[in-house]
Amino acid sequence: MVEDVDGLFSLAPRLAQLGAALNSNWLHVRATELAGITLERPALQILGILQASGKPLRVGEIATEMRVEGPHVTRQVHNLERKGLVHRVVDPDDRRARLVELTPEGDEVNSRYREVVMTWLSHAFDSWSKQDMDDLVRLGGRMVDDFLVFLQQAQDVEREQRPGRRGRER
Amino acid sequence: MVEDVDGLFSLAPRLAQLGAALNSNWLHVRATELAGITLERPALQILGILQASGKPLRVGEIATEMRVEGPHVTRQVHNLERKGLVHRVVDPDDRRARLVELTPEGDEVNSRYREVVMTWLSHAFDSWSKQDMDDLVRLGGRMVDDFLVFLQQAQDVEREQRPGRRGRER
DNA sequence: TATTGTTATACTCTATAACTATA
DNA sequence: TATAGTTATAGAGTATAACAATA
Repeated sequence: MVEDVDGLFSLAPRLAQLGAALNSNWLHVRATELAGITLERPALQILGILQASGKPLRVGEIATEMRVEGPHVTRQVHNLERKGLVHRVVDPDDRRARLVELTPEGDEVNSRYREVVMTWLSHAFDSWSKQDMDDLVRLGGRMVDDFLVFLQQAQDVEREQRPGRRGRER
Repeated sequence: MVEDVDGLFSLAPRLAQLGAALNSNWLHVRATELAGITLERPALQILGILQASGKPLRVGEIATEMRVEGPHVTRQVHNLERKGLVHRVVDPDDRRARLVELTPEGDEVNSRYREVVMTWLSHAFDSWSKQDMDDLVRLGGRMVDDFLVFLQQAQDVEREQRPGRRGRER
């Protein structure tokens, strides 16, 4: 166990608060407005995941990344497809699977959104020195990694202990 | 603007990922299960806010803290009241307002939940040195503060620019 | 006349169950 | 017989509008 439990106890609720703020309605409404986009939050998240990965992804891969169940992704992808922001192709390696691919329009839309958010962030952290920002990026990145690894292991353990869910991601 | 824009660009999506994980269904289901609680996520969030504040709060104050609209809080508080975890009293200073107060049971329930989450966190950050954890707490805390201040200002600016919402928090 | 909170309603987000098509 | 995805349905999460009570 980590030594500095008190520090952790003080940081945790504030990170939760940050997480809530990052997922808040206001932020999404304002950012889409500024970027001239009409799109639900999870749809935009899917575009972001596809852009970050740099290659087409399976529906299941997107669901795992988002930590949601498959059907939710299916529905969002349908909306995105109707708007011409992604298209789906059958995976040549496994014809049960579908690969979801960004269209040029989808790529462009996500870049506009990203631009708005990044501009906000660079203003919010206006006063930070390069040193502090470097340290934050390093430690914050490690924190995210360690937490996500822990979570993954906890989920794997649960899956082993509870049969009857036959491998579906939870 | 901050100098180290690249660092920020790399950290931001990972923080969003962390935020999504912290708000994920799996985490909530598992934590409530372990704590022996049956309660929706926003309800638990309200208990946490009340416990952290250490005093009864108005419905409006809770809504602002959660960054949601008032009616949502009203509904959650009703559920909590039915379960005996909070009770509402008329604010003696302003009889329009209601103060929401933790009951001993509510306090106890939130402590159990908190215990589960904190145990997880201390395992997830097992390998961290005291120095690194101190730095993370310091820089991470400052990051949260700066971001929330920025957000608040942005919201205030918007409220000034858009009449017709007559002061209701947005 | 403005503000606090509530009620009613509707939209968004996400899960579970049942299914299909491959494997 | 198991896995990838889809369709259908339901529940959780949250917002907007209209209202009541108090200031």
